[in-house]
Amino acid sequence: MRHGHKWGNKLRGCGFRLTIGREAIVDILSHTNSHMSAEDIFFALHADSPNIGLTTVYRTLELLEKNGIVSKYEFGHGRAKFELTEAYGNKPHHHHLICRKCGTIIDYSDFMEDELAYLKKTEAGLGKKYKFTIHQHSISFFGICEKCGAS
Amino acid sequence: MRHGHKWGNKLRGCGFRLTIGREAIVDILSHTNSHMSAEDIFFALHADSPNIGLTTVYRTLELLEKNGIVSKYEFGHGRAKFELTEAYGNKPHHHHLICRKCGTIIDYSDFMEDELAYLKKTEAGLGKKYKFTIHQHSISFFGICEKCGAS
DNA sequence: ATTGATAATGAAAACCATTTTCAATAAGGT
DNA sequence: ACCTTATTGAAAATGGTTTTCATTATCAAT
Ligand SMILES: [Mn+2]
Ligand SMILES: [Mn+2]
Ligand SMILES: [Zn+2]
Ligand SMILES: [Zn+2]
Repeated sequence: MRHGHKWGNKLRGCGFRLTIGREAIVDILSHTNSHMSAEDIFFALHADSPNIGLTTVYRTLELLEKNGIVSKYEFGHGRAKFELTEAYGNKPHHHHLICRKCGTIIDYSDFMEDELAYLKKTEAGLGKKYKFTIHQHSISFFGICEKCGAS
Repeated sequence: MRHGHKWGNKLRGCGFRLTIGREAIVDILSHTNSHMSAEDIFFALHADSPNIGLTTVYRTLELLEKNGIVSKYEFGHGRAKFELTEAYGNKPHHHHLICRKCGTIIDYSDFMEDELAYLKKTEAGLGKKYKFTIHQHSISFFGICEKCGAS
């Protein structure tokens, strides 16, 4: 449907327009469970919307990120990866395991209770000591995935 | 001194040669307490070693990283930053607070006991559940530093 | 010390993800 | 439908990093 999307309302509320391209891009993101690069999205888009340029994909992702609709990750394999945020997608709060060999990214939501306890204490302490206003945290583990074999 | 460096022995042991450039670069890194980009190092180098090219800086940093002598960080401000690792530098295990406005990076080593406890449990659990061999972790907090003012 | 195999280097060019430019187009309030 | 202006696509520019390649330096063997 053209109206009624939470993300659409958010953009509208900020004075941005709801365009075909933006809808198509959010649609791609909300129907995948992988982390896509701008180019990934551009190609996925080409099947149904061959007229949307890569430039628009980049611009849209930037807009969506600035409005808290997508998260941008730079895991170090050259290109940035994107996924809908918890608030606008369906994936719960999670972090990542990144394979150094094949680049596979595994989402995990385990031990979140422990994380919460640890973060709550740490963020409070750091914020106070360094007079730093923490907006978000990033926790990632790097190593070798099952398929690539341990070593 | 030309010989006797731990990092030099490490490289030697792996069949690499000890060159003027590599020494100068490690020297820069071991005499700073900030996180330097390849270009930062290149310019810092130019005072005493104006004949070392930026290409060599990049190549050396890659070599040092692959041998566990420096850590490479991509905090998302365009250029990668480097610092000596705990094993080869003098900075203890730490993580970072990154200001979204000015890019300032604050090292912190607080609450490491809590972190250790949290990580030990989490890494063990994740490794087992996802058959993933964890080599390293990354924990970072993003927000606004004192100078840039909270908002 | 000299030699020789080859690892390392600098300069310039290539690379490549992302950004900028700019004229054309489309969104949406009227 | 109309008008204002946000948005778009294509092409060019950007900028950090990598590659190429001919020259130089390291270091083990002599
Ligand atoms: Mn994810
Ligand atoms: Mn640091
Ligand atoms: Zn893998
Ligand atoms: Zn700041």
